[in-house]
Amino acid sequence: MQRTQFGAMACSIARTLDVIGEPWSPLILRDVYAGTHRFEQLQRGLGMSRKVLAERLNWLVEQGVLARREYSARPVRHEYLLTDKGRELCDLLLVMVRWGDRWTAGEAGPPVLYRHHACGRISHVELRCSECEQPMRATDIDLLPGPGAHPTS
Amino acid sequence: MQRTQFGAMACSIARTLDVIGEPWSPLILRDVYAGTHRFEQLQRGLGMSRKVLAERLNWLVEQGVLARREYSARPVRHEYLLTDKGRELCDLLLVMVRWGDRWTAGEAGPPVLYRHHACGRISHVELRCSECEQPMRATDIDLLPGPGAHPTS
DNA sequence: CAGAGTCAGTCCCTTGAAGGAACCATCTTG
DNA sequence: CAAGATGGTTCCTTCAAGGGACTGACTCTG
Repeated sequence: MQRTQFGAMACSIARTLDVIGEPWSPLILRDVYAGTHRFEQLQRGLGMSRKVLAERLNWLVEQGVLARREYSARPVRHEYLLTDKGRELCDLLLVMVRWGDRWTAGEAGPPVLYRHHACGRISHVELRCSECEQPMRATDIDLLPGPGAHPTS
Repeated sequence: MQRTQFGAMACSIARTLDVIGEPWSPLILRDVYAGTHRFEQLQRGLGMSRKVLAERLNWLVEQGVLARREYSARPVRHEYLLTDKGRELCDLLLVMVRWGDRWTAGEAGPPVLYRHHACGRISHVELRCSECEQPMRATDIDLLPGPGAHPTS
């Protein structure tokens, strides 16, 4: 497909996509987050090509989102665990879930519910401003050029 | 490529990916959000194939994320605007930006800064629980089966 | 009023990624 | 020793992305 590499763009969205933008990657992350750590389980659960799964896992390990840990020498067997970088990516999944629940779940309702440890209630994520703690939506902000705006030209 | 369709899966992540998971879609959304509404501008700004751009725009309109509005009859000219559904998707972009800024921006710092209307300060999004308003991370929750869990089997 | 320019696509060809099945290597269990 | 589990790798086919050329309708400029 000779796909355009987004990593070089001066945009954090593009660079994030470079890491988990490829097909299957977010779903792999979801399953690892939910407790599926092994190649075989992931492949069966997702029903995806083993080849592509191997490629994605290598890429995610290379990017520091997952860590490959040996859980058995002889036969050498690895499992895949989330790093801190990967755990923070899962927050992104929560927001995707929220949008999907609101706009695509339909009659049946959300397929999964989320119980917050802190309060024990079924809830969902909300976006707030890190400074004033008021709700922060895409429509509530202005965009300004930042320090890393344009290294070249 | 005969890509697997995620839309049918009983998972809000997969269904969200079905809408904006394809290459370029989030970047198109970003540019429309930032004020680029026309085909030509989008194509030049993104440097992507006109063919793929046309495909993506049609899909996003079909999905109700963008609306095609005629801004000139004769010559018939359309522009692309965010719907409510699309605006809420932009919240997802904010979270992607946050992660990209933290983990991929490097020395140069974030390419774009965000000023919150409510408080006027440069800030970023934080995830909070909709019920108790305390921080809510992927690691702070339990997953439970929801009503739309498994329509078949 | 001819020619250049703008805008929004469409068409066609090439290339390379996803799908899928088969294969392989290593160890364990019966 | 055969069968099974595990974790890949290799190969082939198919189809989507890239990219450039082309179209068609209108406008602007000299």
